[in-house]
Amino acid sequence: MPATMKDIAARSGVSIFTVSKYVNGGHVKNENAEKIEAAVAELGYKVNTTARALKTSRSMTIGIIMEELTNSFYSGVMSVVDNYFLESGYSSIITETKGRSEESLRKLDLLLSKRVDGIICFTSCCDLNFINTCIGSGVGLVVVDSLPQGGQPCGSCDFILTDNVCGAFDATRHLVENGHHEIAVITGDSSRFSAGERLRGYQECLAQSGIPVRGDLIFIDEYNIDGGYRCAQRLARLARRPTAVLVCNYLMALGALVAFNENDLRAGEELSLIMFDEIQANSAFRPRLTTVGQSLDEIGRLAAERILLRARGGDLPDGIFRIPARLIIRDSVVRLK
Amino acid sequence: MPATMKDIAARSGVSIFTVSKYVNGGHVKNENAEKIEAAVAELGYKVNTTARALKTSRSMTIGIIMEELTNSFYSGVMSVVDNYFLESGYSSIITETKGRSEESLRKLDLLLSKRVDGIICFTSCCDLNFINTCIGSGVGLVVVDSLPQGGQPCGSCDFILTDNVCGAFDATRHLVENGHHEIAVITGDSSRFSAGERLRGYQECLAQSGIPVRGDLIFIDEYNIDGGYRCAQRLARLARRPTAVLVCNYLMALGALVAFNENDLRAGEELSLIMFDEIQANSAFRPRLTTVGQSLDEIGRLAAERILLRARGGDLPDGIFRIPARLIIRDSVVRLK
DNA sequence: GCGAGAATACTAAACGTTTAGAATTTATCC
DNA sequence: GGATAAATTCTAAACGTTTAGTATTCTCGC
Repeated sequence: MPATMKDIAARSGVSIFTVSKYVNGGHVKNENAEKIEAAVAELGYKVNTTARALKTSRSMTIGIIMEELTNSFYSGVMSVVDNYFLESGYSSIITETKGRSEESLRKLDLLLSKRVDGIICFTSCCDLNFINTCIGSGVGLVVVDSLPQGGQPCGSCDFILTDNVCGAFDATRHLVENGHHEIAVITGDSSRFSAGERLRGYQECLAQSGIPVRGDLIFIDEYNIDGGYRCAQRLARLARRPTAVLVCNYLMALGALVAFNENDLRAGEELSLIMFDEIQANSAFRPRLTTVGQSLDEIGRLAAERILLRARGGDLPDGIFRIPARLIIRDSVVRLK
Repeated sequence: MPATMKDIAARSGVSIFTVSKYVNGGHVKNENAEKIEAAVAELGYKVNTTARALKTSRSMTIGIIMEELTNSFYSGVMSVVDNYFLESGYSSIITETKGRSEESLRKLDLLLSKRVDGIICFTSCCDLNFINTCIGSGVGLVVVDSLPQGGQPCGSCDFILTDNVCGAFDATRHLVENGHHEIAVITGDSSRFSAGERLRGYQECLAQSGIPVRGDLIFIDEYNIDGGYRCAQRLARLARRPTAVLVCNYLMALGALVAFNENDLRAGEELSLIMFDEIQANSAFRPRLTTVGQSLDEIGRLAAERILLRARGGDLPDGIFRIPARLIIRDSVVRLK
């Protein structure tokens, strides 16, 4: 139904070739350019990118696999990515896995069938099987927020991560500098890449500060609201309560806050608190929450750049990029003594 | 590079036709089915949906235009939609407008070029120009969370909205029933469809309760965090302060909470508060925030259903769907006297 | 073993582009 | 004006499917 190049060619009295050249920004005789332009306007012609994709075998589309569409860190990064894509004429097919790994393979299959030119995967738990399937199919891959368990990747893909160890280290140091010695940590289990790294940063800082690591202050559960809630419940009921807590994920933090409220434990006052991730609500809490912010802009820019490089055929070596985290000091850490 | 039907045909000794039939679920001789199946597995064949789309002129793709990718209401609905799509073999191209209307036309153009089979638009401000361009191009449209200003739509599209008037009415009534008579409202300007409706529900409830509407208690600003912040600042400095406030958008609510905190006005205690939208943080605040929740599931299901009906060629009449809102009572409304 | 009808498979032409390779027009210079 | 080079355009064959229209094979009853 919509007009094709053939229609434009017929209407303007030139060949399809000339139309194609003009539409793609090539130089044609002024006279012809005008006639084509007129025909395009008249018939409301829009290039059929499907046909173009078939012929050029480039879909100009990047597949996005996201653990949770509603995760505000991921959607924040994606917002930046989308912007870069538009400028470059790319667009993105987004699909969600809800964290189920069979789902991620199914979605991957779908995307490969759609002949995407590359894939960006947003997940905190990276499945080696997934990565290999991806690489095996020859499509470029950028993984945000994860590294595969056990061993470096071995194909053409990039990993973009916040420097979680430093981020957690700095946060913990901030607590120590404010006189805290009994510091708890709430984080996800080791399948979550960032969870493990953040735990490590916490431990390293304590070690370096000469503070013994108390096992009963390390709370590990699912990397979501419920997990945070459960950890905080356990923490609140501890006989020898810590004076501060580092929560390694914003969802866990939300859950933890619920539990602290239920236990009448005033987070940010009685119990100093630092959480990971800058979310819109952070300043709305009372006291305002000190957080470890990840740089959405930098991560997004880099993810977009790398996947576009790969999509355009660059045969790049693996890359692991660490983006610094930034401690945003607000009011939820009290100075002890 | 990847295997094509031709390769499969050659390898299994049948014609492309037979391969196509088999791949599409048609019945072929057992013997052939086996040979094809083997070849498919061996060569890792995946149907090229680009070629299929070209031939069938159905891309099996729905374009999504979203005001903000990070808006948790929209992404929550989208998550539901994505699920329906997968089951039906569809997928979605998501792009963001950041609320700029020239941007929405640009994105629309991109999507039409990609030959999407339909468009879902998530926005609280619906541009009639946009709708008409959409309809003019013959592609189905579903608009979530908005109705065009001035006049019903006049083409093949659906509008799915929360019943904002009732939602705001119920919330206001809940305040009145708890003894509040001085009730403020914070909302967006009239370009935001839901903002106006929610204001109306508030006003209707007051009128019906015999409470005079005080103009100085109606705060209108941008439908975002900053707007909410500014409104709340003005509210907090009022000589004759209200005892309760209805905030008509979750972003405005977050901004308002910041301002209330800065003014040492304890929201949910000194100032009862009801906000629109169920966000993950709602229960994490202290006190837990009473909210007007929109039904992501129902909205998402309906949006997906309608756009798929349209995509599959159904020539449906316009539809306006109102999904009931639900008041979720928590602790941020105190009983007066 | 044959013919009819059903079941299955084949051939070839599209879908709307891009792009080699060949052909034409235009510009340049003596 | 004619020869040459440069600029522009044309023709036609792909890209990987789907699908009419047609041909082949199979199944039966007799």
